Amino acid sequence: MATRIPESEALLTPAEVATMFRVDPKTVTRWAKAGKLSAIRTLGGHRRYRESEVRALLAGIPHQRTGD
Amino acid sequence: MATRIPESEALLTPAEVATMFRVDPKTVTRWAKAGKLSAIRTLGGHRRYRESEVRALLAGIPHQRTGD
DNA sequence: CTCGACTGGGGTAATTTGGGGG
DNA sequence: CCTGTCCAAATTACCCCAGTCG
Repeated sequence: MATRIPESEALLTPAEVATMFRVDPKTVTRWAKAGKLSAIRTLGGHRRYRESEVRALLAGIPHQRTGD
Repeated sequence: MATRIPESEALLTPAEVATMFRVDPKTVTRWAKAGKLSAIRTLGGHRRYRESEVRALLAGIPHQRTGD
């Protein structure tokens, strides 16, 4: 076939996440700074969020715990 | 943007719902706490209400029955 | 390299939250 | 039983600008 991207997760822009939560993009950035959201930084410093992460948060799932 | 937003439901702020019902945002919060309204919480604790849900209630639809 | 649109950072006003009492 | 208002604290929204994205 063609481009088969393996270990790449669908990333969303701040505007995307902001729309899904009905908040301002700046607010999403605030969540990332607060550590409430996993943010991947581009080479320019911009943030990109994982779709799975956002959807999980929207579903009402608190924080991901890997055992305790 | 280029990315397409997945399944996202239009959400309304407490002020929006309050205006639509001609009540105070505090009252809308009570409905959410009473389970009369589906509320999605932001990562900051604020509530967001589904537009479809609110519109259905405004349309005169009572509560969701689970078989009758 | 240039272009339009979006993003990041800081600061301030508005909104929302929670509980108590009318 | 249901609703509107009080208080203080927390969170969110919008303003500016320059840099980055595609």
